[in-house]
Amino acid sequence: MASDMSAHVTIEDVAQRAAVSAMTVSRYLNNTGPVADKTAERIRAAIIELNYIPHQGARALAANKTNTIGFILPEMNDIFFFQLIHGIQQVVAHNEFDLLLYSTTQQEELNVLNLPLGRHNTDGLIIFTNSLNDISLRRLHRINFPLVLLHHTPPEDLQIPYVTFENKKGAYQMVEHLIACGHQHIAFLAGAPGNEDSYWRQKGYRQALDDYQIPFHPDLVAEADFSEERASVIVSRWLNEDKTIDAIFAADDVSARGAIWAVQAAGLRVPEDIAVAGFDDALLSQYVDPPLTTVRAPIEEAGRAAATQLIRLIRGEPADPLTLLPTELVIRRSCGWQNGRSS
Amino acid sequence: MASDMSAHVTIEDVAQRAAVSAMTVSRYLNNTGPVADKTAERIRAAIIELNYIPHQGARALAANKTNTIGFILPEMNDIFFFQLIHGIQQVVAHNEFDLLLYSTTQQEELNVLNLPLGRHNTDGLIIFTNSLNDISLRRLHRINFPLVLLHHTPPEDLQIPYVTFENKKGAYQMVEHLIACGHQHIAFLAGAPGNEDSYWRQKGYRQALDDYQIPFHPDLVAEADFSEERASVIVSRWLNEDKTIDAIFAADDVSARGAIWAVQAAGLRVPEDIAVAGFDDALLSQYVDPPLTTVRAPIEEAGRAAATQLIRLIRGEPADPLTLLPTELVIRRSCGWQNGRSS
DNA sequence: TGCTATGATGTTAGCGCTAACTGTTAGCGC
DNA sequence: GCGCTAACAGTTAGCGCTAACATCATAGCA
Repeated sequence: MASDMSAHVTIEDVAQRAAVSAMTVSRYLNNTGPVADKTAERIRAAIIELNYIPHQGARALAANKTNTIGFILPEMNDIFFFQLIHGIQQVVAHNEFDLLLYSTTQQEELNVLNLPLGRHNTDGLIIFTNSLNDISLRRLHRINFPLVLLHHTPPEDLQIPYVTFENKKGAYQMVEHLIACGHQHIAFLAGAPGNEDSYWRQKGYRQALDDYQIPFHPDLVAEADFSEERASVIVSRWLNEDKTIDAIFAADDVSARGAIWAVQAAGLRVPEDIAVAGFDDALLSQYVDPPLTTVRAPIEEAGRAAATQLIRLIRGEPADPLTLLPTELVIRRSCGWQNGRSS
Repeated sequence: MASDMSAHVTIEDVAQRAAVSAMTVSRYLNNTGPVADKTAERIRAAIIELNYIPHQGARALAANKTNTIGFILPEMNDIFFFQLIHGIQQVVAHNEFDLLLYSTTQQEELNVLNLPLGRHNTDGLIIFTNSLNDISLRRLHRINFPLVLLHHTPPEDLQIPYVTFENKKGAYQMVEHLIACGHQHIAFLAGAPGNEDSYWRQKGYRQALDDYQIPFHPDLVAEADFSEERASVIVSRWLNEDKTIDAIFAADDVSARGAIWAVQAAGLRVPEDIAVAGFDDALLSQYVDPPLTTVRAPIEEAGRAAATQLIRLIRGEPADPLTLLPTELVIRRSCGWQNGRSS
């Protein structure tokens, strides 16, 4: 259709121009053998003059590696994933890898059979939580394919590095803080049953109650499923039932927002009547009214960590079986903190 | 290190198992020639049994196409890009392409020479605004490489499809609305000089003023550069100078937020004393206080449109030179709208 | 009966690159 | 000088796949 000249500059063209063999150019490019300074200089010049870019496909074929890593995630419906991708991308680019994304647009369960990412086009995979089923995971692991899990503990018998937050500790600290604010009747809004993050956050909540000898009331725990709406429904119900509650700790910021709405809708004030705290420090959380006290989870850092571990794995270097990223208490207004006293 | 058997299932293995030649398998896979039903059935079975996945690199090499498209963007420092990627990903996956991301992590100017995306590993490129310089653009265009621009008008002499919003119309409607609210002294906070979005939004602003015969005051226009801080500095200055302003139209939501802060910091009320409106309907905008009246730009849709056009181009089908996506007025509280009257 | 059109398959070659090997030369100690 | 090593460069083969051509039935038709 149009002139495609200059399109296909190959290593052979570069070699001719630099008056060497293709192999020497390859050696220069991949730093895979000695090349004399003078020769290297000629090659460098030829590459620039011809505007040569190596063909990744051919490289992948010949060297049996792709210099690409894949990231499998569920539908990208939350900024969370964006921050994750951002982190991954930083490390990936820095190590001169490419990043291939795969998100399950539908509800379709991904398995290795229809998985478009694998040894054929990536050197390794970062897998988010439940985006890949167990069987597929095992199959990939069995063929020794580099894998890193994000927010997902691997099956006990598989040694797959994983990256997650200090959920339990973060939750513990938050509840500790709520107690320090003077709150005693602290409710907990959990995530979905299978969600690991929520599981550990709840553990932290329980532990803190125990350590401070505050009785645990099972009816002050409910599944809000990380949903604004479900959270507000639950909290409204609690308030209707006249439960004694002076603080609500939500397992994530979204449900915390739902809780705030429900409290305010009932004509009560946050934090004066009921304090609310969340988890994640989502982007919106500082803008809600009142600004949300929460636990900051270093999402971008998680992406970076996962990519770092994966690249180590790909290079045959040892990787950390578990990367536990520290969280940080972010005190804003919604918890009622005022110089050591609850308002 | 581990058993890599089952790792390298090739088309040849499938062919043997199905008792046909590799070529027939290839034909079956790519639908590139007739295959008898019985044979197809055997091949299908063999593929499943062996868990065969085609090697993209080899495909790319042999067929001279990669089934991958690239997206070049500046540093991913805004949710905006996330929404864009989300949209692109949808279309890409639906058409069985892969998506390769490249973001300039540093301030480095990207050009074709150090561009890691090109004919060697993508079939086409979506290029965001100024992430690639003119020379590189021309070079790629010259070799007839499929390109689509996002939020960037191509140089006049190049026929490159581009996708953008109805910026002028959206801005026009917003100013029209502010006028309907009863505002007459409407200031405008522009973006950076080179920014096309801002340019057209300002055009719309001017046009609306003209059409409604409201005098234009050049001193009510300033460059806030899509920055919260710059916007608030500018607005504070205006207020100090006792300018007559009853509404501020910001070229984006971020600077609108800066404007709100500045107005409130001066002890004035939004919208009672000064109305504020933005552009984009960023995710945060409904949560600011007061909720921001703005123009919604269909970002995800822009991603989808760009990907759609690019894939058409790759397939040799005709693409639309320009895709102009409609915007939508989002009326919230910050503009002071109350049943046709300003509050 | 012969001849073409068509459907279904196989064969050959090569995409661009690198692993693994094979030289060739220069430098070194003895 | 000899043998040895290390630095440097080239040759060969093949990664897994598909384009292009070749083959061979069988059906259709004059």
